[in-house]
Amino acid sequence: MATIRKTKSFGEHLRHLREEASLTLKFVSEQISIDTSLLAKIERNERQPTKQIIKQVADFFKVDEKELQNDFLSDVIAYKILDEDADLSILKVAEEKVKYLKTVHNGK
Amino acid sequence: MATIRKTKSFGEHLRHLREEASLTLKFVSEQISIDTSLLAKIERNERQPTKQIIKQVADFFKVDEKELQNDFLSDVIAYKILDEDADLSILKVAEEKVKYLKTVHNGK
DNA sequence: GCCATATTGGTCAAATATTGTCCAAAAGTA
DNA sequence: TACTTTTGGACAATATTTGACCAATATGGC
Repeated sequence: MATIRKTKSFGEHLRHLREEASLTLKFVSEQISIDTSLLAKIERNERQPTKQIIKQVADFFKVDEKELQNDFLSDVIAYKILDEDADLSILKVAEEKVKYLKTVHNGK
Repeated sequence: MATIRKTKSFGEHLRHLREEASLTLKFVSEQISIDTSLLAKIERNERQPTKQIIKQVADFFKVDEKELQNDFLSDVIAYKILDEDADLSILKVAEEKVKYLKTVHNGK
């Protein structure tokens, strides 16, 4: 069977976008005015992008900003679970909690 | 139908344990040697408990430590999603990523 | 190999966030 | 009122994260 891998890490996703366009770290980092080595680290998941950077990247590559943000957020969650060596069932619990918290202090 | 609410927040859970036992914040906080106001804040989800504190609380109330930790972790995740106003579907993506990351750099 | 360019990696000060303590204010109880 | 419990604010101490800088290491032509 073919391996479907929509689930790249945020950094891998970024790198993919960049390589797809055949651009160098230097070029892209200059376009979005951040340090080259910072962008490299973000691609390697060694630094977390700020919202600002996510926006700039999204604009530059013309991809949906919200989607990129979500991609990053799911990364954060995934790494947290790996870090804590927690069970995947936690995600289900978290889901319940979100629903619960949304109804309790509605919006807020 | 009866409302099942296993999904209290971590703090609410803690408070529940304490009130169930009819103990005051002062008493419990002294037993586990942390500041009363800190414990109060943890119960109100205004401060995050350290692993250390989670352990002490678990010991004190004789509940499973790992379970309490998981309870807290799912809280962290839930609040993050609420904060970012992200879609619940992110959790599914995060799940995929965990599985993916586990196979990629196995263990690490 | 040599040169140019691309990427990685380490260090570090600055910025930012979080913690726990102290104490006062408010709420609850008799 | 007097006493106990809980809440809330302020703040120093601590911890974490960021971004910048620069050196080291790849990579790719030629």
